[in-house]
Amino acid sequence: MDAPRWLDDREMAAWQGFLEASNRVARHLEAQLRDEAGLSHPQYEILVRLAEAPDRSLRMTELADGLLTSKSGLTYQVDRLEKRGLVARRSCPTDVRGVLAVLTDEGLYALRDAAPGHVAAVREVLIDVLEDDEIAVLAGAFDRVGRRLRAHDGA
Amino acid sequence: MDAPRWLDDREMAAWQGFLEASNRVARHLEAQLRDEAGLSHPQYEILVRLAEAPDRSLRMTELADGLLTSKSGLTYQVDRLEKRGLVARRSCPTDVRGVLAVLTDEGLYALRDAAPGHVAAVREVLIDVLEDDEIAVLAGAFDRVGRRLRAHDGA
DNA sequence: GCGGAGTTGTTCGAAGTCGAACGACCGGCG
DNA sequence: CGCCGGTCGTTCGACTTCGAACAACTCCGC
Repeated sequence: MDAPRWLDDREMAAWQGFLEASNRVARHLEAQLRDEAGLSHPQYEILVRLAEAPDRSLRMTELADGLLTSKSGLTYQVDRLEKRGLVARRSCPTDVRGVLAVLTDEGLYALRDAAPGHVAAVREVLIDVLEDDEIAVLAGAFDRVGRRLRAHDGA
Repeated sequence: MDAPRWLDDREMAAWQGFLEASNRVARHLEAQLRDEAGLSHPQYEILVRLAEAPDRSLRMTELADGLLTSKSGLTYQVDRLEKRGLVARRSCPTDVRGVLAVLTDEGLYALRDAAPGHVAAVREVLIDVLEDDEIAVLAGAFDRVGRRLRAHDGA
């Protein structure tokens, strides 16, 4: 092991800030969604992806890929949503193994109810706290970070 | 509810990038620490805080405050670390209720073993992916975001 | 000194996440 | 056609996290 290149003060501040901010933002939005809409953040994202998809439906695997969660985790969350009637499962016409998750009308209404409050919260804790040029820098930097990790780890 | 101010393209890119990056970075580092040092990220942070503390020891509550985890979560992780001999519990001399978590010599060695690989991983996935000016912007912005949420939510 | 409000750390149950194992199925190649 | 590696979604068990409840204790005002 070579002599490790420790983080200098500015690097440490960026790293610690990133850690704390991502933790706190995630917790805050989780709480906001639960309180105002009765949804967890993974559940909200499932509804969003389905609403954007053709026929408001997606294969389970497609959903899991975009969603940064494991297949088993997705099964669990879709179970929850199905029991509440926000999502339905239909068998895939072109592949007997496949399962299509479909957004129901109720699911769409639930999403329409939840979205404004969620967006407002995202603005409140992140977007509206940043200047325009900071947003631009952040978007560019995170795109690079995400791309790098996507290539390195998978998917 | 007023008409919601949706996110424009740049804001959306920043938000999505932030979400994906924070998820992926957290997962990657979790995996790295487990594979190379047999530690979870919360456990690593506990060791770091104790190593920096006077007498290598802290009250449970102090530890929980700095650590952004609940008290019960801390109890759980300290149990794990204690069973592996990296941390010991001593009763607090000034408060019978209190418990001091103390970093053992073995804990210190484990931390010294783990730190270089961890820092290298942090550089690889975040710090070294960013330009100097990006690091500066990031540190400033996240400091503001963290401060805001600390004031709003608590602690 | 004393009583009550607040703290301290643990325990408990509920919830969520993951990976591995699984049965069922697809699809290409012989 | 028939087989066999790979894929699909679920199930299972282990792990982690959280908040609420709890007993023990401190500390402040009287």
